[in-house]
Amino acid sequence: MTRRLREAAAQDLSGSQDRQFVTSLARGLEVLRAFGPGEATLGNQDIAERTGLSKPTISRLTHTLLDLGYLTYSARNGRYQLGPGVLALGYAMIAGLEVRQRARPMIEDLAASANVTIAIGERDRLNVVYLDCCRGTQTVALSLNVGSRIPLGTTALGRAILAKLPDGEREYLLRAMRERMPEDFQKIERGVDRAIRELDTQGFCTSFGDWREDVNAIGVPVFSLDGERLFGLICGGPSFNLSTDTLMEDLGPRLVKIAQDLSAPREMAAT
Amino acid sequence: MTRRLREAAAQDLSGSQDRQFVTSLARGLEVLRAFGPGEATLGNQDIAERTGLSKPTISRLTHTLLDLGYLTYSARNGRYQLGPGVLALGYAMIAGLEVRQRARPMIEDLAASANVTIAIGERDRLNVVYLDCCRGTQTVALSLNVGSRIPLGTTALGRAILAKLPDGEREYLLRAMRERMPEDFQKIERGVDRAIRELDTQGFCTSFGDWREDVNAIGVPVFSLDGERLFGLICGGPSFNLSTDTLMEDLGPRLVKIAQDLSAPREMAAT
DNA sequence: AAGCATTTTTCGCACAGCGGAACTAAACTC
DNA sequence: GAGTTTAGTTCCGCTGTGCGAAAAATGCTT
Repeated sequence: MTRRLREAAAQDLSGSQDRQFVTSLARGLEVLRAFGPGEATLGNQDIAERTGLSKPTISRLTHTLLDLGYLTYSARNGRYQLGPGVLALGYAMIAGLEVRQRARPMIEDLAASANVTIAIGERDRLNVVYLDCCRGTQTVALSLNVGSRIPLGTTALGRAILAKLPDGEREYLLRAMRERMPEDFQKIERGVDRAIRELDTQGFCTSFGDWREDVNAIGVPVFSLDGERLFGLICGGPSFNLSTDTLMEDLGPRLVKIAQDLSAPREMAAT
Repeated sequence: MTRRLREAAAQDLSGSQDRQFVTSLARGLEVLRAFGPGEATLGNQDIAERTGLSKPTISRLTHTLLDLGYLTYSARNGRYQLGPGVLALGYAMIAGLEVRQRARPMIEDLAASANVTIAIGERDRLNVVYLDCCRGTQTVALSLNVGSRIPLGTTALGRAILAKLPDGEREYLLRAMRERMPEDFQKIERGVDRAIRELDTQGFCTSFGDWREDVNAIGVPVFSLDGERLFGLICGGPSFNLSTDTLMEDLGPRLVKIAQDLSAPREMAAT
């Protein structure tokens, strides 16, 4: 039973039967996670279905989360929504992220000067979460998508990250993707292999229409100052006004430059 | 032991010894909450101090949270940071918040036309969390403060919310504030009493320099469509360019109008 | 290199929390 | 408005999980 949840929950390397692992915490967070996009309100029943946990368990978890302000409840329809506590945590996360502050001016600059979208992301399980995002034209930065998730395997952002992950971790994640979306796996694996080569040869990787037909993007990896955290930085836009040529010739090198300025110095070439 | 945490954690009405309450979940979330503003990175030790939990417990909780992607770990200095999972949750929360979508155009409009700051917030324990925020001049909406917390007792946002809470809940919260910040309590209580009167007579409440010396703001309550969720909507700015007169005469009525348009119809006057 | 301080892991035990089943409440049907 | 379905809560015995004291490991200082 624990098995089931761990598989669903932990995409990371993890000794499967940790004595360290606090199951009820994981379950509670899984409940919060059930509130995905387009699933704004859920009843206990819905949550039970999505998480595979028994009704009494869900009942207790929602009770607890409600009590703590991470869920709100509407007696009208017996459904829960994510509460303000969750948002406060999200803010604390982003406010403490030094790379974001450092990157801000650079990405604003590039986004405006080239009229493209620039974004920074970090891996979360099999997705990438936007940490910051800057759009060229749309002066009203709706910033709606800070925190939103995109797939890891088909986007430039995800590929830049996957490519620079330790081999073991990448393989683990690819296996997980194969299990979960066997139909897309061919495409994903080829894309990642290509990304690795591209990063070696030209410093950035590409996703031209691989995520969405009409979106072109290039990505680069960025390492945190302590060298232990890996982010992706992308530059992209709709294909009708952002050609692959522009990306390859003009924006690619500029993005690589930014990534270098942001990243911790990785390794000095010996001697 | 449970007691201790409950007191610290649950500001809400809550039967003290619920069998429904899942302690380890609450503790785990308390760990995440320890990462406040200006506390971006914490070691197990720091967390133990802030939460009052024993070190082994923290160890297991951080292990679990790390595993699930809600924390990141730097082996370099043995410290944790909030991870991307947390941000993804925050986004899910805000994306599912219908009042925010409905409010957006109205607050943008007012913020721009009067060059003031407009914000929507919801209570979280003894704070108010910004759900959305629009600033007049600063075209670059840094949106940094969606998710940030401000005090409940001294701000216009907090007062608008407190004033419209059921009496029991308000009293509970005031008691909690008295315990936690006895020195400010006089000011808080007077402010809330005044807010209640102001809302009755003029439809909006005020905080002129009560939160920060040089900030003036007025606030109104907003009810969610199902009538079960209470938000605050404020209009404010630095006192040097936003006079109390402008707020009282011009912006007050406009804010009240917006709140009416946003709120669910509360009660029909009988007959 | 030894000593000190801090952090992590171990271990046995108590009890927290799990799930099946029964119970209650509410919504829908006709 | 009684019957049927569906959703949520309560009960309860059992299991396994998460707790804290103390040991072990790690890192830092002198």
